[in-house]
Amino acid sequence: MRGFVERLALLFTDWGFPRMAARVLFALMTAEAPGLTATELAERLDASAAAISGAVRYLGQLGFVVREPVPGSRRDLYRLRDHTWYAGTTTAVQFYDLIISAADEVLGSVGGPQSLVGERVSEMRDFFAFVRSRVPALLDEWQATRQIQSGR
Amino acid sequence: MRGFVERLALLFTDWGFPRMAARVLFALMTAEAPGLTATELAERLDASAAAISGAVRYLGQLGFVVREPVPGSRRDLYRLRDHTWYAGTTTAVQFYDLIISAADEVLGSVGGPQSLVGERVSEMRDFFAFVRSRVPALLDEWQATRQIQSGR
DNA sequence: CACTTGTTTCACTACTTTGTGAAATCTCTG
DNA sequence: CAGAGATTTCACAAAGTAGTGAAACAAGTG
Repeated sequence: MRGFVERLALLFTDWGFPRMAARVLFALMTAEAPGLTATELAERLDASAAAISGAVRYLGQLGFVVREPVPGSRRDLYRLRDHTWYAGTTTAVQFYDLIISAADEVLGSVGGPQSLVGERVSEMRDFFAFVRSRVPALLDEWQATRQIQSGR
Repeated sequence: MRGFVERLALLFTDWGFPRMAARVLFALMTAEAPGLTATELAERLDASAAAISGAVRYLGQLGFVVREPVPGSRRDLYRLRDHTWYAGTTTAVQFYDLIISAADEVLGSVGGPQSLVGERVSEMRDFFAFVRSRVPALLDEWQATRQIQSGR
């Protein structure tokens, strides 16, 4: 099981995910409990408290993880957000927006798809804009599938 | 324009793309000519020939770039492949497959979505499988759009 | 078949990233 | 409001990556 964590973490790392953040993500995923404390994460991943701290902050910013202060206790519980992957996709989409706007700027100074450069850049721009535009519908469809499966 | 190259390259770098490869990609994209030689790339990007060599090899493996030996000349021309982004997506999909199969293995030993762990892992698995399954249709749709626009 | 030009390989350097340990900070408990 | 457990911050060490220069290698040209 620990192997699963490392394996998936490695995959995500190749994708630009910080290594420890990826490990924490999958450690939470494979936890029998609903959430884990920073200390528990440190033990399981055999990492320092500091490394965990940085990782959960990162994951929090991306919306993968929520922190839940446990009332009457000093330790906070970190939990995967519901619909983790759904939320993650939403974040990823911002990347597309950045590409699109960068391309738009260039097209402004190059003058549209007349030149070779304009043609290439606008194809890229259009491609990302196209994919990006389809994402919301895709996520909706996914949501719908889920609800049917869970019988609600 | 050089700024555009650096800016987009940086974006892609955040996404796990090797930096020089990203630079080369966008240098080719913003070239007035159909392709560039290794030497030209080195000049424009102000990098060593060695760095260019590694980058174009990488891009070649990913299918972003083709190398065209120029007949009667010692220098090879590197060109962006047509439908660059379309092809790139195809490559990216393999990443999904790896996740899916890793998840499947775990589910085998955890026994489906009965436990908390099983539930989380199978949600992830299903999500990636869902998105992955929609990609081909999405790309088809994109192709269709293109053909209409270019009037063929 | 030597010469010249263009590309690749390889050992090494510089840099960035990752993670640690120790100290500081925070917050609940008594 | 002092004490204890938990988390965060910070300076630094270790590791991994990217890029360079020089040498090897290929391929045209005279």
